[in-house]
Amino acid sequence: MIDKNSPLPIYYQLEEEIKQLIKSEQLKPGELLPSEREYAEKYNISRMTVRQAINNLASDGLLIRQKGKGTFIAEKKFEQTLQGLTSFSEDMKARGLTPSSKLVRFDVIQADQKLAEKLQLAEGDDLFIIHRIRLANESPVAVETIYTPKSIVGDMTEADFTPSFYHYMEKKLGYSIKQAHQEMEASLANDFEREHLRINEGDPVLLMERLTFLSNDIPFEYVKSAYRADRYKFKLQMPR
Amino acid sequence: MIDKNSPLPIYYQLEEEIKQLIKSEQLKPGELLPSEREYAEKYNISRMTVRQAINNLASDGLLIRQKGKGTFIAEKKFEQTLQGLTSFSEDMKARGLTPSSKLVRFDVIQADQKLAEKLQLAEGDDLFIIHRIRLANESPVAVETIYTPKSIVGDMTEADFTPSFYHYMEKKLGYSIKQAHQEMEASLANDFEREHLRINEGDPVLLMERLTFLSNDIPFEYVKSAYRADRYKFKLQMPR
DNA sequence: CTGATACTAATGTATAGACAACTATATATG
DNA sequence: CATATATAGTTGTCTATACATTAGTATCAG
Repeated sequence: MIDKNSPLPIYYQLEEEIKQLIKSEQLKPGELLPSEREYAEKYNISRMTVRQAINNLASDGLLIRQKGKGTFIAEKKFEQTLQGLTSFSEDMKARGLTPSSKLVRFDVIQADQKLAEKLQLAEGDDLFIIHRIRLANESPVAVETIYTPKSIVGDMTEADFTPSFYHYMEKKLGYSIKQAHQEMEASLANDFEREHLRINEGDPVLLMERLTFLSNDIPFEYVKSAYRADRYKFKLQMPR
Repeated sequence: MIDKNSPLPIYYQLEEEIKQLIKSEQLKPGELLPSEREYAEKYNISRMTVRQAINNLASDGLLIRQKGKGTFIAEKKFEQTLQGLTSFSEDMKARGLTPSSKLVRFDVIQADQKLAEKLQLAEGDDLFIIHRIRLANESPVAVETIYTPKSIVGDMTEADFTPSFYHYMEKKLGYSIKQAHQEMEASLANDFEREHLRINEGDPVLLMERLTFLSNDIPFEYVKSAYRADRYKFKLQMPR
């Protein structure tokens, strides 16, 4: 398990081992992790080295330390999945609804100045534009336009990003999504939104704009969405 | 600076000192922090203790460690200050605007069923209601209603929560704010909002609802706000 | 039975030291 | 002059140890 001659730091190897045990459910949420001393003796390493591994996992939220009691595997809460960046389909599933979508447009276009700047590309670079109506339980909730560089996603067909573009990025292409900058504001629906969301003139919408980054801090997605105000409320958990 | 007889851990005291130096701009972004050995010798403490302080600040993003070179003060990005839970006044300052407010109502009321449930109180318990118009550079941006239990904040006067209720909670009462559950949606302004925000019938507003928790997971604040859609955009950074 | 006390085991804090890995600079060598 | 080479200084990793603090349990006294 732990190889003292490995170039990888011991604390890192231990982190990976514990992560693996949690992932494979040999350690389940709520259960007690072996104590620091046990790990130190088992692998014949210093307790401080064990602490370094456990502290890292605790600050990642995977473990919960309790003085005098021990270290426990964290519960993966429902809120925890809602917390943080989610795609439309993940979001809807978390709310107990069935997501689907109706594709309006799927093309390759050339980046204009604004899109090139947002996505850190040169003007004229190839972009996919994915324009779709988002439904929950067959009823329209949002219109969404995604711009994503062809240089990152390569050749892509409609089947690839249906139902979830994030799923394709992560599971099929193996990218790791790190974080997003998101903006939200209220507005009145324009003609296009009104038509596709089946709402009336003067009805409000929640506008969302998001720039999403891979783990190497390269932006791979710029999305603009408009949500029906009467059917969608954005919920999040924020730490201080 | 460092008091070895203080009940506060040494590493924590050092963290606070470095934070203070950054805040007061005696250490500016990009500058080199004194080395670990320097701190250890200066205060006659162990280098490992210094490391604990510096590591904590580095994982908070305040410092950036570079092997072989040293530890540097991080650039404070605009987004970094916006990340996480902020009060209206903090939010506006981060945008370079001057926040102020006009108090509309400040009373003690009795919790109804809904408020009691949200704030984990009994029906009829005393609550402060703080109702104010929020201005940025003298111009109205939002109307805000805060409900907070008298049992937590005790006696409170208008001066206490002006300009910032969070500042009073944290700096004066010594509470630690942990996190909030927040919801955002779009709507049309009602009569009251239109009057105070000086907007017209049919104009949209961004509605925000927030339940804020102390470090012991007790809710201390329930806020409802309505922001002028043309003057306010909610920005946040979200990790995956 | 109840309550105080002692004990055990866990994490938290802190020390002193060693060597590794990396960066930058100064110095010697061709 | 250009290129190795040494050197100093930094953070990174790791050890072994000590005592503090907290939680839970066991034990004993009343």
